[in-house]
Amino acid sequence: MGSKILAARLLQPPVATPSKPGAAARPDASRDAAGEAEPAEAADARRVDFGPLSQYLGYYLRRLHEGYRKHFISAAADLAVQPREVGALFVIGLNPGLTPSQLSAALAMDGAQITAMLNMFDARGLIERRVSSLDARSRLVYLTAAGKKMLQRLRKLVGGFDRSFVGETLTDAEMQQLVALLMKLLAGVRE
Amino acid sequence: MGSKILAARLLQPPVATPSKPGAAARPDASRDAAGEAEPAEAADARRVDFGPLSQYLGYYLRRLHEGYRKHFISAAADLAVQPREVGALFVIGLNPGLTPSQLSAALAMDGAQITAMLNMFDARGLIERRVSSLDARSRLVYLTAAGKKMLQRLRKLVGGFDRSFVGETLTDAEMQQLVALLMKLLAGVRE
DNA sequence: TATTGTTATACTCTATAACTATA
DNA sequence: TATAGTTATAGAGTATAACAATA
Repeated sequence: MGSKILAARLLQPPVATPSKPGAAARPDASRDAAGEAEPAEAADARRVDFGPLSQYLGYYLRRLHEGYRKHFISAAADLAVQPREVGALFVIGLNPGLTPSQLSAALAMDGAQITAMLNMFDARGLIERRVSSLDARSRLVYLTAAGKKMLQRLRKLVGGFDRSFVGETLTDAEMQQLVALLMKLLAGVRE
Repeated sequence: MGSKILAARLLQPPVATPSKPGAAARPDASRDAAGEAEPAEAADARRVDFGPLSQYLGYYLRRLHEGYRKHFISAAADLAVQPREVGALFVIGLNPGLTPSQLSAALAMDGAQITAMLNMFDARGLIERRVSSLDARSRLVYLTAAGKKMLQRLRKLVGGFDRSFVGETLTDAEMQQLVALLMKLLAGVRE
């Protein structure tokens, strides 16, 4: 479709106060009744009303989650890793000998996802799985030397990443506040 | 895999201060060297170290986005709608006569997604597309009577939804603060 | 030639069910 | 029989390329 310029002009984040710029109050009812509205060409002059949704968490979580993922993937292009894989490598590196079950719980990914990811790490030579001596059903997961090297590179990348994502939009204090609120919410939320 | 109880015991949200409970300091190095770690059975006694990741936005955005989606889908089970579809219906209802291109920009979904969603709404009788009288390539999207009825039902559902997701975890003030920060971040973030 | 909407296709993330090998 | 890990498969969400109709 490729209407990037249009997208930039349209109300990017929904306005908190729908009808602030008094001049352009939308004549909803009349347009609704008439049945025929502005043409596409008038688009960039038009503001989109998000109504009550502008106050809701879901919209922001979706947009920001996606934006964060994309930003991360492009920032880590040379390492070819994705955000959740970085999380997994950190957890594996910091907690050697975790089982896939434990990784599943810690990372909030189900068993099948963990296996698929571990298979991929394995194929890239980043981890190894050893059979537990205490329960032959269990596997213990460790970083290989290559995995540890990768983790070191990720540490550097990840160090300034949130700042590079946030840019100048939030101050350090606001970022900390945001993380604190998200952390508190995640800790208490009913799944 | 089904280790729900285990999951609840494992460090649910990553701790901000990795080694707070001084007693159970993990002997990382020795275990790493030995190569053999605790068995799976010792899992619930074990805390997982997330390291620097506990401070990063990405983890929280992923977890909370998923949690929100699931909560919403179960809450809206009888209406059979998903969060982003609700957003779309609100935007269509509040801005009658938008084109798919405009919806694409407003909802941050590409053209193919918009078409697929509109096809689905169409099949359910919720919207109609009219050819623009000014540009025969453009379609103008409107809610049908059934679509408007659906929107009214969604209004009620959505009214208390964030509160039901957040539960008692955050106060009203904290929720407002969180939304304000997310809004500010989304407005300023580089894509 | 460029643009709107559409279709077809693919890739990622997530989830479920079935299988194996141990217990 | 129950559990840990695995495999296969399917479903959403997102993205790309190609196409038809129109400009």
